[in-house]
Amino acid sequence: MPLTQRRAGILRLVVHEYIETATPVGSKAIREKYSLPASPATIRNEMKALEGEGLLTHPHTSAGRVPSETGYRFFVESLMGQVDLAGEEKATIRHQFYQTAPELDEWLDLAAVVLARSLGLLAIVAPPRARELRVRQVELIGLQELMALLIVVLKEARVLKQLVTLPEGTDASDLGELSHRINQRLAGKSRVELSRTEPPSDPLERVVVDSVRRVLDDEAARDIGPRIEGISGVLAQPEFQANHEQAVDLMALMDRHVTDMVVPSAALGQRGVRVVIGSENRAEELSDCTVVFAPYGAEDEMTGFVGVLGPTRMPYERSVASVDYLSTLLQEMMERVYGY
Amino acid sequence: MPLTQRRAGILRLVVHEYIETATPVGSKAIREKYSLPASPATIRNEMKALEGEGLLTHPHTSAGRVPSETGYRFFVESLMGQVDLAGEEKATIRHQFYQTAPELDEWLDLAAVVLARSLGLLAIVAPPRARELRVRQVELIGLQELMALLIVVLKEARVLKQLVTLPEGTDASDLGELSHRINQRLAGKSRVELSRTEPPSDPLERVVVDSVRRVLDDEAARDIGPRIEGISGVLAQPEFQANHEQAVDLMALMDRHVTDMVVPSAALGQRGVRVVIGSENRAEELSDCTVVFAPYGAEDEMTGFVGVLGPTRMPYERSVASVDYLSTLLQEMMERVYGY
DNA sequence: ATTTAGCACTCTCAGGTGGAGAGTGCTAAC
DNA sequence: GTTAGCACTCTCCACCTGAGAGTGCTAAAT
Repeated sequence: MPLTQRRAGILRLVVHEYIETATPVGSKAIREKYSLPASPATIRNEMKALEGEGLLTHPHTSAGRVPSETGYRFFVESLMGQVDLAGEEKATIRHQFYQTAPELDEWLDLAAVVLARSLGLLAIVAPPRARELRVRQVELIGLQELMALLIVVLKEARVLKQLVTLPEGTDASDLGELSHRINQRLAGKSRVELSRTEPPSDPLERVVVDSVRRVLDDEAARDIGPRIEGISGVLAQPEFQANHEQAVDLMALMDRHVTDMVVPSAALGQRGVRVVIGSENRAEELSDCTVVFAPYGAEDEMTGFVGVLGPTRMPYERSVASVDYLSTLLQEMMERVYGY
Repeated sequence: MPLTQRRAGILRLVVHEYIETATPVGSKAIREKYSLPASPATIRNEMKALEGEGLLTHPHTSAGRVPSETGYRFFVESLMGQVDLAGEEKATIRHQFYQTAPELDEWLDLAAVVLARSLGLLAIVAPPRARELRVRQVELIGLQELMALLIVVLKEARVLKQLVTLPEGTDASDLGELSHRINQRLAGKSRVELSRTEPPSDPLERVVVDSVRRVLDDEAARDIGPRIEGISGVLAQPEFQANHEQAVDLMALMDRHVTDMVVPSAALGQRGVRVVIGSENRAEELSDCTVVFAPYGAEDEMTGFVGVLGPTRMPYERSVASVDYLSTLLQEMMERVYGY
């Protein structure tokens, strides 16, 4: 049975109020603050009904109401207002992006900082992760006698590098020519293809090709840590002040670098903002937290995400709006510059 | 006046005991635990004398003694035992280093993780920062019609990259040749020299040279964030559990990315481990914390540091030993591979 | 002259008590 | 269906109290 208009309105007010004040909200307080056309008793009745529906909870007999997880969920799904940043705010953010060097790394940093600052929550920005790595160009640069720097430029516009120890007797002046030969052989190949081709007969070439293969494997296996920003912000949230242990647990989760427990990569398939509330989270440490995130990047090929994490009592509207805007902005920047 | 043997011994025990238990240490406890050949009363007298010297403090009339900042300082300076990791532990750590890809970035991550894990403190590992940047080689790689990826390999074995928009009418097949010309012109030049040479007449070359200059400037200006690991560890320390606000302040300091307030770059001039205790710290937020750090890298040319941060009540011996070992290890790895 | 035993004293900490205040649930009247 | 009234419940804070730990001092012992 759908909620009556009034009941839904009251739920919305309770959520709003609780998000703002972090204290259970009572019938009287809500009535006066929003000058509702009903007596406290009526509001109490409605609240009781909402509690019956499982949308509100009662910390104890004589406290105000607090939204339950289902309450938040309902709020996010049906009650939340238009989620969109003010045009002015958008402009400011965009401006900041255009002022940085046109580098993905810089954008990610900036996105994390912007989110953390404007929301006071923990911001998590994961770099796009390519499903497949394809070699665009290979370059060898002599460093010392038998040591060279191998540079592999990927089609995805990333640059990998690795030190290579060359076999005895290699002439450093050959490196340019060697690079050329290797390029002929590898350009355009993907990691998978590379692992299937048979090694070249020339021992020197073989060393280099092996290195290229290894650098690609390393890159594929590497767990590229997300940017994390705004730790002090979350820790200052009242729920973590009251419960230090929970704060420690949360940080321990971050220290473990298990991004997938926070934002499962499986969830990045579909576009748009997702909200994961409390015990919907995979990690037990997050059972009192909410994560809001959105993927960006080329679909299925090169996706990262931007997200925020905070207590379940978080500013849902602003969070969703900010995450939404930053994900589309990152997307746009990438398209503009890398041409995805 | 120098301390008597016995007095110094008692100070050492108090420091040890307090570091271990985090509770003020009393005369009786210390006597029994270490079976001292003196009665509690005597120990009390000695403690009182130590308090007179300013080496111990009294939280309140009827609590045990706690080392003062000067007490810790004295301990570090004169009382601390041989600081050296066990051979076995060293071997384990070294082994881990040899197992990673031979990449500076990987080593830094590993160093931070090792420190944080083994000490339960906040680990801070800053990448080496070159005083001057010298171009070794420049490479242009066409990405799209008028967009190329500029790769600048530094003599310091770092690789910088930047996207360059080429002027209308550039032929992509020229890029190789263009790279060659640019190389002739720039190879071996430092950032400062570069800014003094006059721009080439050819407009295309000029675009690229300008980009190289900009990428070097960006790199010089960029403050390369240090690795920070072990947040949950510090937060779990009793002093931060009791005082959540201090924890928030500390994290706010970290969020502000002001490495210089924690480890002043001026202090990296001299080799060896440094210990900065409590209010000796530059940042007010650290007035109850101690920072232990050591520089590594080529002197005066390419120095970074590895350090740990925790409450003033921290395991000084182990901290100094670990920081010492990891700094020399990083140094060694860099020398081996980059040939500094 | 140093060390020690004894003892009174001080201070914290944990647990318990008692309003004050906020908010509810119920009932009965509107 | 709504509201006023009221008893009831629960938290929070301030205060107290006793136990425990540790000191400082004094006077005796070495």
